Amino acid sequence: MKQITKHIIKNSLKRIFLYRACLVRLKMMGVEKAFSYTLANETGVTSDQVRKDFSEFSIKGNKRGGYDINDLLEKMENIFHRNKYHNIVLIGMGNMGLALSKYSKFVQRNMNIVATFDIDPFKQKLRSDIPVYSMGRLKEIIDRFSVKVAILAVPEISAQEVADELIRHGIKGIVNFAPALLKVPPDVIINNVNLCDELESVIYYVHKLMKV
Amino acid sequence: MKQITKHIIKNSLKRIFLYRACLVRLKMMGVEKAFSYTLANETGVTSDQVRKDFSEFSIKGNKRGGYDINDLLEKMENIFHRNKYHNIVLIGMGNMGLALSKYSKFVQRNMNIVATFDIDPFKQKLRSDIPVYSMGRLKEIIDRFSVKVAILAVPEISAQEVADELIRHGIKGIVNFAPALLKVPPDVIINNVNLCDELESVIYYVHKLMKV
DNA sequence: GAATTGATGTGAAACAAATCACAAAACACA
DNA sequence: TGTGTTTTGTGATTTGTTTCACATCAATTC
Ligand SMILES: NC(=O)c1ccc[n+]([C@@H]2O[C@H](COP(=O)([O-])OP(=O)(O)OC[C@H]3O[C@@H](n4cnc5c(N)ncnc54)[C@H](O)[C@@H]3O)[C@@H](O)[C@H]2O)c1
Ligand SMILES: NC(=O)c1ccc[n+]([C@@H]2O[C@H](COP(=O)([O-])OP(=O)(O)OC[C@H]3O[C@@H](n4cnc5c(N)ncnc54)[C@H](O)[C@@H]3O)[C@@H](O)[C@H]2O)c1
Repeated sequence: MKQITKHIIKNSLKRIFLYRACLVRLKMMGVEKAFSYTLANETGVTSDQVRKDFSEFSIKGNKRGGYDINDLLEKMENIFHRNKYHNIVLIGMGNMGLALSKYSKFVQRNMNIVATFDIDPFKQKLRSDIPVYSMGRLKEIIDRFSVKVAILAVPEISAQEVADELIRHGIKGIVNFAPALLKVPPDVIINNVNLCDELESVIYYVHKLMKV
Repeated sequence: MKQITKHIIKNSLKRIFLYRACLVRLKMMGVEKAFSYTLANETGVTSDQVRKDFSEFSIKGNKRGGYDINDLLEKMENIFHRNKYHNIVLIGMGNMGLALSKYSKFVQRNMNIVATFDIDPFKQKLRSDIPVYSMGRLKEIIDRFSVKVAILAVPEISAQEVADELIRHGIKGIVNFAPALLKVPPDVIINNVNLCDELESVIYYVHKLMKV
């Protein structure tokens, strides 16, 4: 009863994130109002697209007056549940896990890595600011902090097995760094981040462009 | 004369990477032939989609006989220029840069990080297996190794400035980890990897799914 | 306060991607 | 050699996304 994970993140959602980053920047610069074409210019899409995207998420502005930046950001925060804290666990404190555990932007955006786990918890304990637990304490921590989302940074070979365990303990969303296609039940969201593929596609397009 | 970077990586290309990963696995297991529906089952797409994707990249199989895995992989390697080595530079040896510099899969796929650069090259020199240079030597190395693609892992604030420098020295493709929208000429490929957005979209979909 | 201007919001149109349907090829076997 | 079966490859169709076009509203001007 397991389905294969695909890339499910919609382009319109990605663009909404772009708009938001842009709005945050404008706000810091003291700007208070934005028009669809302001965002369009800053993000490289068309103003129609901006308005259509807002329409999809039922975001409304003021006819003629454009969008009030504070208002818009607040609406987005509600849509993305950013008004609450989100507790995350990170599994696999190798090179990638360590880097992610130190990334300050997650906290700035209300996403808290409450604990990290490794089959060998002693390896990174000294270098990390976040507690590193053995896998045995996974359930306890997930329950205590009501964790629903996990970052998976274990070797490819262990990825499926660890994902199964996470899901058994109630995890509903996984950002997976292992180049493995996880099989998961349909009510679990997987977002695969495959950095080799990202690099390769750039190489592919660079070659294509240079030939033409 | 600068355009904003968008996400340009096509879905069909992403799927091709999926198929390839799958073929590599099958090959390791000793399988020699694959059918469109084999790949479909393994990757969670339809067999029509597989054949359509192959058609887009002019990959042909054998009527009734399916695809010879070795043959298919060789064709893909040609399409993605994987028969040659690709020299890469990595800029910014902080937490993320260090993790990436140690990632063995890049080398396995013929993508070689020939050198890394940092404004403060002494910081990581001891921990890294790859030489860490100061930014002053960027041009020299790019020229010597004919580097066309770079990984950018510097702070958001420096990302545009460093990208400009890279492009000035002949870089044509960048995988950008900074949450910054780079403005680059139209003949430069940018692939933005924004891990905050990846996490947030999972959180978004998890909430959506739990409410329904 | 009517006319004008400038922006939003959204159906309709154009375009792109995925699915369907089936002809064509390859093989098996009588 | 001929008939049946299997799987590819690709036009035709459907579905999804982006762009267009304009009615709508709010502010400004005369
Ligand atoms: N390092 C990178 O830059 C990078 C880039 C892209 C993808 N990745 C992927 O991310 C994953 C981790 O990469 P890495 O470089 O950090 O590898 P790593 O070997 O440095 O770290 C893996 C960690 O996972 C732990 N681990 C192994 N099996 C486990 C299990 N069953 N349960 C819990 N923990 C377990 C190990 O003890 C180790 O600390 C890999 O799948 C890799 O392909 C890494
Ligand atoms: N750490 C993560 O897990 C993570 C995750 C996602 C995105 N990122 C992004 O990747 C980038 C790097 O993150 P990090 O955590 O490694 O940061 P970091 O501060 O650890 O490392 C940044 C490195 O860049 C170097 N640097 C600064 N300015 C430079 C310049 N002008 N030229 C060359 N080098 C310069 C610094 O000396 C430092 O070594 C950031 O943009 C960050 O937002 C990091």
